[in-house]
Amino acid sequence: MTPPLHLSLAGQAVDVLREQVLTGEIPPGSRVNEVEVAQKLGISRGPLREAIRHLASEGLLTLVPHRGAFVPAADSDEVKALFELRTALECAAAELAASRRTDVDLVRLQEVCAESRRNYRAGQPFPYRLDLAFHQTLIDAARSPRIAEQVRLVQQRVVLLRSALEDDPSHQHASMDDHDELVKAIADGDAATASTVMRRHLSRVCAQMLTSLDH
Amino acid sequence: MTPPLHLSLAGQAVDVLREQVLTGEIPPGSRVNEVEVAQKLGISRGPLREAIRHLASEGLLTLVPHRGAFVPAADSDEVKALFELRTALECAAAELAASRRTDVDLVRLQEVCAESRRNYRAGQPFPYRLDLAFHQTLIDAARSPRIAEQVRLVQQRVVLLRSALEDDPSHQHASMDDHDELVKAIADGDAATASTVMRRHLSRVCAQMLTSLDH
DNA sequence: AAACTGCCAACTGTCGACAGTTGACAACAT
DNA sequence: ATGTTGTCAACTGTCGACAGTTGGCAGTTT
Repeated sequence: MTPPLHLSLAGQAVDVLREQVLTGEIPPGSRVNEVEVAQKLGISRGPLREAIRHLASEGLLTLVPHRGAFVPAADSDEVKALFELRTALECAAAELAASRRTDVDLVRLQEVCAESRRNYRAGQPFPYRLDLAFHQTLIDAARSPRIAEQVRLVQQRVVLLRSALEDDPSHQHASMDDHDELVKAIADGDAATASTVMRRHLSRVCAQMLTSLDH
Repeated sequence: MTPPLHLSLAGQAVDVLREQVLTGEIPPGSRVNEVEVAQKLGISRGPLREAIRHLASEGLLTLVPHRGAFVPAADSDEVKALFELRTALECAAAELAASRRTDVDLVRLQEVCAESRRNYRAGQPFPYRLDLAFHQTLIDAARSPRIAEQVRLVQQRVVLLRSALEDDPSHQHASMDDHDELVKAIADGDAATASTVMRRHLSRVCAQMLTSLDH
């Protein structure tokens, strides 16, 4: 389960920085000072620059010439644009999953849903971890490597914007229902329904992010 | 009309290298020697490495640890996977374009189609340039910046794989018909039809690339 | 001849230092 | 007080050099 174990310093720096950006340890809007971070990581500026450029290409940092790298702040228009991309990708993935899923894919999806229910009934909040796991399992079932790759990147960016997201119980419940419905459509091999449900699901999630963004 | 005019050497190197990779000046399968290319461009290895990493993130180069950067060779599975991604993105773009297009978007699309016809009647082959222009205009009409961004990257990768693509006249004609049909659906605001036509269009293009890949 | 071993050249990964640019602050003029 | 200009520190962009790794080749062994 250990993430690939990069040998190069640049690769390690990518992992560390990505973690720090996603967890908010480096807060949105803040600048990344090359010399400072390089010293903190115990490496030189060369590999660090490559790491920064890499994260920028993933959308986790924005580069400003002669100014440095910044963690992009959440923005209403950005959320909408990002969810349009996510919808395009995940709806396609849902369709493909409906026609390509194996039986073990199906079991995995049902297992994630079941664990979510268990967790919810135990009174604990629906952890984002399980939501991510569900979507991950679904795109794996779609068996389209390039689409999967892009979905992962987009979901990462969504996590980045998720900082200011309160956990609304009713929304959690709705999400779990959506997931169940999706699994059913995929089990039936009903691509059209899978796509429709996914679109509705993401539309709801997007709306919730937008409202919780307005405080 | 000058492309952004990068000030940094790394930015310039990206433009030059991208050009050389896409035109096949650096042929698929070949290695990119850092010191050699750096000298040829008159820059140091630092900026060049950043340029190489950038192109790798665009999928135009593949990185092998301690071995260097290679231009990826065309592969049947890769073509299929890439077109699944492209279909997901461009179908979504077609739907959005159908509901968001302005009148000037429509005029631009019709203009590109008309120029294609003119060119075709003049006996000249349907230039890929016009095909690209059509799809570019369409995604601009969709007004979804993040989707547009990804479509551009995917199309670039398609161009890279296009090296061994013979120009089949019947295919050219079919493509132009598809384009006309797409514009009509977008003009009518018919998102469903636009998506369907786009899917059929890309499916045909993909099939043609696959057959011309088998020699 | 085939397989193994040890060496070597070429190249990537990394570092520390220099040069050029930017934004901010202070001094000055109005 | 307000706007302008000059100066400066901090930081990014770039370079040349060193270290570690890789693949191949020659020499050796069976």
